[in-house]
Amino acid sequence: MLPTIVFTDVIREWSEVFMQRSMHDFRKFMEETGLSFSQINILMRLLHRGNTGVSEVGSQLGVTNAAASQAVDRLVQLGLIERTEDPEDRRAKKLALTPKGRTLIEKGIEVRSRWVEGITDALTPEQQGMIISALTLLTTAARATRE
Amino acid sequence: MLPTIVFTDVIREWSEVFMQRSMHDFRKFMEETGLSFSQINILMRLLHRGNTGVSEVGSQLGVTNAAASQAVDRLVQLGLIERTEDPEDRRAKKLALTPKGRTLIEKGIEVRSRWVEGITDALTPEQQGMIISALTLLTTAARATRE
DNA sequence: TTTATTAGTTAAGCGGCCTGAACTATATCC
DNA sequence: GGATATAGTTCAGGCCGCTTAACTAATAAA
Repeated sequence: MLPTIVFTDVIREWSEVFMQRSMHDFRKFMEETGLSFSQINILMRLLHRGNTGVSEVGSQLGVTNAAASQAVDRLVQLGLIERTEDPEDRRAKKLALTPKGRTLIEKGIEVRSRWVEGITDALTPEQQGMIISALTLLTTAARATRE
Repeated sequence: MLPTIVFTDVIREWSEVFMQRSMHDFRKFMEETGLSFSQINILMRLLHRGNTGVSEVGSQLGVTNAAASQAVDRLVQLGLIERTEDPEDRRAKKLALTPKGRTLIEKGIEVRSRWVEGITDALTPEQQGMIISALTLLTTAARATRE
């Protein structure tokens, strides 16, 4: 049994460092792309799961349908997402990333990735291997719990 | 030598999952606290390093001094940060978290921490130990590169 | 088939955050 | 000591994203 105190502390320290960096990078990404928090949120959401509707996006973001519709519309006009009629329910729309949108949001993720790669550069192969194993575990476990 | 492809892939997958979660939690935190992106940014910054000035905060956020001053003022009025005159340069102000502010931002970090703890619950002690070692390495390495 | 519900859009208005400019006060340089 | 620079504040104005409300169109229910 691991000492719970240490476990919690390590995770908290790591969260702090990671969150600080995340916010900094996120702001930079917003500046570079000219996109709002919500717009980036929508792109991330669609990267994970496409073919969602406008209302679904809205509730995901915690805003009204109207706001979601407007945000979506802006992204469509920018050519970042595609909005097509759902053939099975012609009231509904299916949203999906365009190649351009996918490239953009993946570039944002890559900034984060390269940061991690950068800070692991100086480590030994054994340490790097351990980090890979740990991150793989975490990713798998996270995927299992998120729905 | 590790296969670079795998290394990059693992980190990218992990980044994607965690960024998605981060954004979701962040939005919730904004709603709950009623604070803006910039305001939370300032609190995080002050958690990491107190006694910074208003301009420093502004450049950290990529906004003008005027905007930084306004954001700081709101946080002061909310009782989340403290703004005192720098005795060595009476033009400057020293900013620091109040206990209330510290508690608030630490609660935000704790959400992230508990999430990680939650997803590692089902793992074996060996796996948990490996994750702890890996996160410790990452935290240390990250601290070494940021200044 | 008439009624009610659901998905999405549009328009008007509001509030928040940001900027530029003008200002105060302190510090530094010659 | 006088000119210049620096730290911060205040104000007016603009932009952007959100909300409410009214609307269209399509589906489900009666």
